[in-house]
Amino acid sequence: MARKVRVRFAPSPTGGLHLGGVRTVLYNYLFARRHGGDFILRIEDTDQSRYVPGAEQYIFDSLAWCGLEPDEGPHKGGAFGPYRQSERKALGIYEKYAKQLLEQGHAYYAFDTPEELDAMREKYKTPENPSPQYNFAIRHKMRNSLHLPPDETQKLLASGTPHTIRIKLEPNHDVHFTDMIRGAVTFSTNGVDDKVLLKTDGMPTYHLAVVVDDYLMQISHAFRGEEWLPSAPVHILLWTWLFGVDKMPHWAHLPLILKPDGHGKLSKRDGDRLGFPVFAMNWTDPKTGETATGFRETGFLPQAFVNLLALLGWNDGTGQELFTMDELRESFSMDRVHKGGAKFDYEKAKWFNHEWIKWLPASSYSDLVRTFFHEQPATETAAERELAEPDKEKFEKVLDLVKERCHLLPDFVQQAGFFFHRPATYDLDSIRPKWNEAKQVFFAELIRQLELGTTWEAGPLETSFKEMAAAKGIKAGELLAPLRIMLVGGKFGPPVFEIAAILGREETIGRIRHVLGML
RNA sequence: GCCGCGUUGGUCAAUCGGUUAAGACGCCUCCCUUUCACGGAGGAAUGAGGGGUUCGAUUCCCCUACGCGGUACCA
Repeated sequence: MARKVRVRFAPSPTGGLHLGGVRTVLYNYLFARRHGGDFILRIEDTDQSRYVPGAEQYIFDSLAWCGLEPDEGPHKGGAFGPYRQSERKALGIYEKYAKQLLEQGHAYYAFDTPEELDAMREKYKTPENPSPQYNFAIRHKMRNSLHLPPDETQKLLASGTPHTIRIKLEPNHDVHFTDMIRGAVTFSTNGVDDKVLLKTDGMPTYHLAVVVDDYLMQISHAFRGEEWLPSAPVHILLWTWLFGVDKMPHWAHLPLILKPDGHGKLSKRDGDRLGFPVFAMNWTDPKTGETATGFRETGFLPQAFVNLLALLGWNDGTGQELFTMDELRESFSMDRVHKGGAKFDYEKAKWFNHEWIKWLPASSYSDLVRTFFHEQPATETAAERELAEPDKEKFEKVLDLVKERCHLLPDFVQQAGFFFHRPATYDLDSIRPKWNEAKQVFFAELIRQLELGTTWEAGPLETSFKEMAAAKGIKAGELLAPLRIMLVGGKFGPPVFEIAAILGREETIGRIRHVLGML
């Protein structure tokens, strides 16, 4: 019987969560949901020096925003806690397994100081081998329990000499494993060094912690970025020695998300440089005070963000690009994830957002849009206030009317702002060249007619406007442009009579009169 | 340097030996629209190079080139 699917996302709380991280979460989450499994969040805070306060909370918030909340985790609890590795370390969990490895002869004590390690790398560095490794070839030249006399080792340990525990890799041994995305993969132990398993401070390194915790938390599938592929043999070996490969999770190494230009992994810096967000939400580094903008604050809908991330390295083979979370849960499969990395394309990302804005009813994101409407001109009269603070229904009606013009949520400010306050500027230069006495008279009469009219709807408004133009012998087209600029301020926006209909009689007349006075 | 993983238009990509090599983004043209968009119809643009295997290779194998990742008491 197949065991229950359990997957985990295991970030270290060192900063904001970027695109690649969220996508890893997403693939984990989708896989879990697809197979009726559990999605676990585990915090890998084993590096004290890189710990950033607030980063953990930021991760929770980001996942919540994306709708990718874990079933188990530090805040959620669960039967396999604690879910922070620092807390697990305090329980002696990792030390126990490090000792087991020591007894099995698969690990050893190493007393080398950081300075000694540097010296070693310097000493053995050659043009052919620019980065010498602490491995079978040189470990017998270092200070470790492998070649120190047993009593010397005991003495060092007894005196509390700082030490690490390293894995002992035998040379010329091929490690094979299957990757769900790449198929059969082979590494020779010759290429990897004797990784530190337990650090001087007693904390495990990633290598030990990931294996121990995946075992203890009964993880069935381990998905992580491609950058982990080279150290996979260490993890496989640890699994075989500690728990047996039959209990080992299935592996999948996800392709990287690359810079849009040039090459290499996408980083926060690329976003700054090229002008697009890289993090899920705004992230302010507590040390430098520097803020990196997030997709949320840039005006992305979480649905669009998830959608575009899902398609960055995966597709269902049908050509479909727009997916709801439910559809993704239904069709996602790891074997359709690509092997090669994908360059991030911000234009395409905005297209996804545009599609989602058009697709969803404004009511589902009007509250979000409101948050972008903060900086409005001061309102004075009661009428202005009423205009500036539309009720929910009117607000959403306006958003639905203009949404096809908006790629990002803040675009609504530009596209719909004139519904809620008079334009700050008018594109009079587009009117003046063709402005004349006849038009002046037309609009003056238009005002009178609008004041008398009984109905106030787009259709009748347009009909009477055109009839009036015909009666005056003026082409409607010559009058439409000025009218639009009077109401909107510029040459953009929905059909002008629909705007007038929403603006209302009083405001429409007011704006015409206002601009008329300027001409 | 070494080890590993990759390589279809500018970008995301379909294809699981036989296709006029899909589709999407972006770009260009036209239509619709007396604005801006949406929408619609077109267009330019792709198998890194070289060897094999095969009746037939984008597809399978090898080599080369290129890219990326790793080579930490970081994850």
